[in-house]
Amino acid sequence: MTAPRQTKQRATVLEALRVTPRFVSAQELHGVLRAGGEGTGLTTVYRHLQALAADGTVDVLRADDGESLYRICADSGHHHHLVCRHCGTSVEVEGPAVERWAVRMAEEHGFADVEHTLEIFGTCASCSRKRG
Amino acid sequence: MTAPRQTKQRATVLEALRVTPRFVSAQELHGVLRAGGEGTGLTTVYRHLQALAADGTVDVLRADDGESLYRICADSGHHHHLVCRHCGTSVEVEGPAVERWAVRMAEEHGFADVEHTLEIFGTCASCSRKRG
DNA sequence: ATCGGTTTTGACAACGGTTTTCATATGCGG
DNA sequence: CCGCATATGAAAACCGTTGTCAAAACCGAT
Ligand SMILES: [Zn+2]
Ligand SMILES: [Zn+2]
Ligand SMILES: [Zn+2]
Ligand SMILES: [Zn+2]
Repeated sequence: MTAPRQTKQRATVLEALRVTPRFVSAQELHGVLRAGGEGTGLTTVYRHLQALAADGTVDVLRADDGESLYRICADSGHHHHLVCRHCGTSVEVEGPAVERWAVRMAEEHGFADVEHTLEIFGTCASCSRKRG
Repeated sequence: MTAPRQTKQRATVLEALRVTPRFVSAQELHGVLRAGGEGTGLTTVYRHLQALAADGTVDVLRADDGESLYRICADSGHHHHLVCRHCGTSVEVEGPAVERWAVRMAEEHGFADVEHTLEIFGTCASCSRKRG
């Protein structure tokens, strides 16, 4: 459990995520880095995203097509997302009542080690305008 | 929009789903059919599951590893699931308050065409016992 | 029952996102 | 500055899923 090395690639991936206020795929991020002149390999991008997700630095969600999307959120605590299915723009939302409901459902049916996934997908105002 | 033909394979897949009270993957279902002496092809299993999911006959959810899992539910209306991550056993649950919350969040942020995904994962009583 | 068209089937190949491999490069403690 | 454990990345493997296409099966019409 030694601290990760401070490499150019790690800094580059983190910076790209911090500058991107929406959910992006590993491949998209890789493309952006390539375009920016950084020769970061796709494998390395995947590895960093995976590590960042594991330690909770980034949130992950699965798009309809199965692709994993990543984002650094302002709120480091437990929360959910309202995500635009067209551009990936997302809003962090909390629902204390939902959290309690999930726990109660689990208890009522004897389930342990409970977790839940909850995402709201829609078309954001900006994309609604562009699409009429 | 003609009715699908009544083939042996279609009946077999439907029957297998009806007899299985838990979420199963296409490959698992295919294995069961093979073991049962039915020579149903994997491609065909995928096609039927896809069609059944499209018309709402079966519910679909994505496991952590990205695999799609299918199940025929008793409740044909909108509902969510409490799923055992070990054996796939699931309970159908409803949360009217959650539905309203999701709609309200979307409205507050100007999102249209809203949908949501919500699943609760845990270890069911039976699996808890087996695992101490 | 038979025929003919349309649909369905299934072995196989292709696809696409992700992970593994492994030889090389590099951060970093001593 | 050395030594070495870790990080990198091109290429290959992986794996669930979808596309291909010739052969088989369904079904309405004859
Ligand atoms: Zn948008
Ligand atoms: Zn929650
Ligand atoms: Zn269980
Ligand atoms: Zn709902």
